[in-house]
Order: sequence, then structure tokens, then C-alpha cells
Amino acid sequence: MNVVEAKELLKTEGYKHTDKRTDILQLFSDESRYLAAKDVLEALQNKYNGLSFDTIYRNLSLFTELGILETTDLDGEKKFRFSCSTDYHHHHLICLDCGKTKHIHQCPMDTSIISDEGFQIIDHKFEVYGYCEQCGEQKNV
Amino acid sequence: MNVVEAKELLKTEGYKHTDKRTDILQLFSDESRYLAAKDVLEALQNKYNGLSFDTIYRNLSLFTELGILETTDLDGEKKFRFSCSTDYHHHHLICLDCGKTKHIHQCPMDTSIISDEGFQIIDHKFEVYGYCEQCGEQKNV
DNA sequence: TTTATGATCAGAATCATTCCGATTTAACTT
DNA sequence: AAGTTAAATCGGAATGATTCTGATCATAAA
Repeated sequence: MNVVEAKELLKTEGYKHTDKRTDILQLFSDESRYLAAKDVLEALQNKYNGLSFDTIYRNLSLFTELGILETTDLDGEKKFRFSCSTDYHHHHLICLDCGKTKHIHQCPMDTSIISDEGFQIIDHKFEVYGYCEQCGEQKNV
Repeated sequence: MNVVEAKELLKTEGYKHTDKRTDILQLFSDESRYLAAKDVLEALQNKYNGLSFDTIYRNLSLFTELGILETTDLDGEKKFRFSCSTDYHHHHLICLDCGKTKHIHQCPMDTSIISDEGFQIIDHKFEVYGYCEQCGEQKNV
């Protein structure tokens, strides 16, 4: 998934093009990390005076519905990041400082360690938290 | 961990005994599932008229600090359950309907599939979501 | 250019959670 | 048994994230 693909998807799904949508997508494309709604607002509000939280939230959930963004709950707030791809299943290392992520290619569900008759599995979450190289160094100074 | 152990721990740590604390602990002991703060309030407010949210939240976070409860974020709210044990590391199958849990004994971190130099690992989360036997049956009626 | 509908704004409303000052109570002291 | 003290609780206000609403605006199609 990239900005161009995302914009095409929006178009084919009948959503209108707006500069704000483009800029939100571009922001997520530039930053390979999880961002909260307020991070997005802050990043765009110099350019768009009076930008509304509503616009941010509405677009973030639209993009999530369309699979353009993926989301996780981190310390009580929803965070969003660009979907790495629509079909490649993966998990993340997540930096607790800056939200930057790295892929984990192996999935614990692959190894079929979970077998429980009667429990109907719908979804799963595997996340590893810590500090990325840059943030880790800052802490040790 | 059980109610008696939890109460002993509270005592040795210098916290006072109150009926509300006992009842909160008993509730978690009876229900082997994740409960939100409001679930706890609802369960106790017939007995304690005027029970305050503050009391619930204060005790839930105290119990969590002491390792009596463990917590997770589920669809935007904190949920709590009795700690299975202080030293046995485990993960959960979680029912999306009733919050009931089952243990997953294997941990994806055990197999050391995650190796990333420069990323300092602090914590991880592995949860499997779905429907337990009872809730799954209700859905298929 | 006009029009219809989707997008945005601004601010109010909601929901979970935390904070605060006043009051009550458990546990210790005399 | 009564007094003391610090912890616990209450009730309600404050906060922070998120959602809703009615009015206005802008995109895309006619």
C-alpha cells in the first residue's frame, strides 16, 4: 500500500479527493510509525488553519475501514499506521517512545500452538514493545 | 493468587481492610474473565449504595500494582482479571462477548523468533480473540 | 455554471478515567 | 472504651480521547 494506491482505492470506492486526505496519507507514508489523532492534527494544522479533530477522526476511521491504515491501542489511545500491505500478514516491534515499528515476520498462530476445541478464533494480536535504536541511545546518554 | 493471598498481601503492604476491597477481590475470584471498571461498579452497587467510581478505579489500580490483577486494553477500555499467578508466564484466549479467558501456555517469545539488534525489548502482548463455547453457541442458534 | 452529495467546521456531547476537597472509617494508642 | 491518625471513600468536578450534530463549504458530475 502506498499513497497512490490509497488514493485510487478512495476514488474507486466513490470518495472525493481532498487536499487534506492527500496530506494525511502522505504523512503516514513518510512516517513509518504509529501516530495518534492528535499527532496528525499537529502535523497538519499549520497548513490548514482551523483544521477540525472531526476531520482527522473521520478520515482515520475511513482509511482503517478501507484497509489503508492499521490500528492498535497503545496506552489508552488509538494509534494508526500505514498498512504495510493488504495481504502480507505480519506483526510489529513497536517503540514505546516514538511509535516507530519494525516487522516481525513470524506469526505465533502459524505454528498452530493454539488449539482449543470450542473456542472459535476470530483474531489475534502479537506486539513486542521496547525502544528502537535511536530512542534507546538517548535513554543511555 | 486467590482472595486469601491477595488480602494477606494487602495487609503486609500496609493497606487497610475494607469490605469493599474484599468484595472486589471476591468478584474477580468468582469470575474468571476480564471485567471493566463499570462492570465492577454494577456488581457491587446494590450492596453499597452510592459506591463511587473513584473507589473502584483506585482499588483496581492498586491491585494491579501489587500484581493481584492483570490488565489489558480491549476496545478502548481497560479490563482487569485476577492474576493467574505471580510467576507463571502465560497468555490468553479472550472471548469477545463475555471476556472469559483460557490460558495459552506457549509464549511466542520463548521460541526466540524475535531477534533484532538495536531494538531493546521491554514487553510483549499476545492475545487471541474469539468466542468461547457458550457465547459461540448462542451466536449459531 | 449549476447542482447534489460528500467533506469540513466549530462546538457540544459522550465515555472512560482521574483529581480534589470534605467526610468517614480502620487500626493503633492511651 | 474513647481518642488519634492516616488511609479510604464520597460526590462531583475536571480531563482527555473520541463521537455527534447542524450549518457551511467544496468536489465531481450534469
